[in-house]
Amino acid sequence: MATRRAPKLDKKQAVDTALRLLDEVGLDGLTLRAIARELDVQAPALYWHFKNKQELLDEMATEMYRRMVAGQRIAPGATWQERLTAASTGLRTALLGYRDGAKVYSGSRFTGTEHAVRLEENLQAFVTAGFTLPQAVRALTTAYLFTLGFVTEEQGVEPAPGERRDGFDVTERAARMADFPLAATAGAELFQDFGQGFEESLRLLIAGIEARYGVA
Amino acid sequence: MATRRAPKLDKKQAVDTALRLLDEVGLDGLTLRAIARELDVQAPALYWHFKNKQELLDEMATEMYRRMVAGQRIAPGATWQERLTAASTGLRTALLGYRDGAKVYSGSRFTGTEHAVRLEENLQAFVTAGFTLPQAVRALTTAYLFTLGFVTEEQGVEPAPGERRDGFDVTERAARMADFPLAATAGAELFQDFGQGFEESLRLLIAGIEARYGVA
DNA sequence: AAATCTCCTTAACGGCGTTAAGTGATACGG
DNA sequence: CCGTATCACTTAACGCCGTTAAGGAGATTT
Repeated sequence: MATRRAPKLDKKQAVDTALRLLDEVGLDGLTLRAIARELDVQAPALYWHFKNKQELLDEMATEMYRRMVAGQRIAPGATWQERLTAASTGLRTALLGYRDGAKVYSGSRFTGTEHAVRLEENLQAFVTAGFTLPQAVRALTTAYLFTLGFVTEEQGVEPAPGERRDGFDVTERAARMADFPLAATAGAELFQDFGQGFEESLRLLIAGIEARYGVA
Repeated sequence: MATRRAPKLDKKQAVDTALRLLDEVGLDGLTLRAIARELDVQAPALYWHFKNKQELLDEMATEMYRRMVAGQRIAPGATWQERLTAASTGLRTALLGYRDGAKVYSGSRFTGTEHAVRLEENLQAFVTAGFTLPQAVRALTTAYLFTLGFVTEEQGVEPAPGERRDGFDVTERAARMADFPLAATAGAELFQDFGQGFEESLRLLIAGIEARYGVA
């Protein structure tokens, strides 16, 4: 009674391969045929494991989240400020870890309920810190959605770390904007040092939560 | 000397038609052939006016912005808080005005420099109110990117006002989340009353700007 | 009248997501 | 030990996509 020969393909491996390929070819190049080729399989084989391409993308987003959570260690005694900052910068780093990461991620939905573990933890920590549940939800959601918007824009300008999309050379942009001096200067502020800008925005948000919800 | 026969197609009309069609068929259904059909023209004709589909989408995003600005009247004596709120809720309303509005908008880039007029105005107002330029940029950008993230998520759950994507029935979601009581309750908070949630987030942000930059 | 320019048409290319049908290996019921 | 069912794939094909090539009709210029 030999066990059934292992299938060529399993879900986990397909998702891992797709994520690796994403970095090489970007979202536009991430076709089912290309993924299949990488897995040494014909494209329709993927339909045995995923009901369609979106379901594969959903699994990819879920796996991105899983890896992010696995890579985050939050100190047990962390303040809510530290927790919110860690969650947000962690999400940004995770999304920046893949070409078009933000687009893939925010165009998809988690499968299962695994993701709720960390969410529950975060909400719990906030409630313990003195927030009402609606306040906790609002605070965390605001940071979360800001981060998604931020990285989407960031990757629109800088698809992969280092390379820059056309029309976003900072000095050339400043020239085009000559009639709008403040906006021209703003360009440099906006399109350089994304990391610093991101952290400053988080500080703004945290200051607002402290002020408005009275939890310091 | 009769004037040259008017061309069947002009850029402005093509963009308007594409935006109207977007509402009917969504971004996935917005193909060049469908747009061309609506314009009573063959698909390749569009390549006379646009270098490729992305350029048409860029023009669509620019037109969305143009209409948004045209529809906004800011009181001359408005405070920076009112201005930031008006800009953000105005952007949200504008994006919600089109099916997949946020995706189209944030996947595209403005053509020309027309958009800088309003940006310059806003920066000017903030500087006059006592902000440094980097502070003004940070404040406005944070609100802007949060809004993009928010509406992207909102339209992911509710593609068109009223209709809801699968898996986002609020009570059904709560059932799936039974093991995570806070997260389950959070769902109701998150996926209902988007408008109220949005405004509360803005208030958080404004409170943070006041607190951190000391401009009340 | 010839040449040119403008703006569109027809035809076609390669590639896409997806479906239908078939096929060989493995497990299981008699 | 054999037939049948099930699993996990392959091959073939469909309709559609963005885009390019080539051409042509009409207005304008020479």
